[in-house]
Amino acid sequence: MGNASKISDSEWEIMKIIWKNPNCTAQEVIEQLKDRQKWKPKTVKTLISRLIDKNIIGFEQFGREYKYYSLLNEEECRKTESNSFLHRVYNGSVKSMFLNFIEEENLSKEDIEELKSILNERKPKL
Amino acid sequence: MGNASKISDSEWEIMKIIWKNPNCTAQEVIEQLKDRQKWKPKTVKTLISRLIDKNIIGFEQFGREYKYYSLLNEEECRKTESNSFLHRVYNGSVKSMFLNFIEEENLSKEDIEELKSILNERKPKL
DNA sequence: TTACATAGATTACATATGTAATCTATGACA
DNA sequence: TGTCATAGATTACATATGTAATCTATGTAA
Repeated sequence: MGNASKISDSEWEIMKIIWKNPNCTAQEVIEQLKDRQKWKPKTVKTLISRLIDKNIIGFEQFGREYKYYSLLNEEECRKTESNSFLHRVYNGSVKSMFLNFIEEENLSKEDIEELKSILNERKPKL
Repeated sequence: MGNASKISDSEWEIMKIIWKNPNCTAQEVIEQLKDRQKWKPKTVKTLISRLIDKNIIGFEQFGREYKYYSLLNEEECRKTESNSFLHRVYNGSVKSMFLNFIEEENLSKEDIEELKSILNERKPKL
């Protein structure tokens, strides 16, 4: 914690697998990624190594394999990344960012209703 | 157009100035950034050069100064960046991304009302 | 027991990015 | 008209990132 290493685009792909499958092996990560990415197994291993160097994941050894787990909470990483994005692209204006997404993205009728109800329950910060 | 060069974090800072002040000089960019960034003037010039190399901005010469203007629409760049972010961090789920922001960010009562009315007018894609 | 497949460690290498400094030409001032 | 400040061009250099291949040790199958 307190460690502010940046997670790169490729590393995010790895992290999503590890968050979803805590204590998975490199093989499992490679397997999970097979359909989403064109990476060679060696590439995945490199990315895993870098995440270890950055203290973003840790591992426990079983025989000659490692089982990897995240040292950082997924929600926290999302928040950090979201804030960075918000300020970089929208100067920190959640409203204009939302506007953009609401206009552009595919939202089902149900999604829209749900978002409205979330907004209804949301207490404004004073 | 069609050019998919990535705009880096630092370059975004420059672009925001140029979008807001079309046909500005390097000096003006430097001036505008003075309070937001600790960059030396030379650094700003380097970033401007890179944006030219990437075909993201163009310029017209006046005497021995250039006046810079964006070749890409701000909205388009925001959309591109937003989509990349959305998929990288939220697996493409606008809803869960919104949830995160609604819970975390400072939204005034007025902001919330406005967002609700935007959602009300938004027609769902079928 | 020995060879081999495989795990992780180390090395590789090009491009991107952050952050400037130096070089070169020229418009403006003395 | 010569000098100099300054504009953009070029060069610099460390770290990050994408994308792997090679090295080294070892569990397992024959």
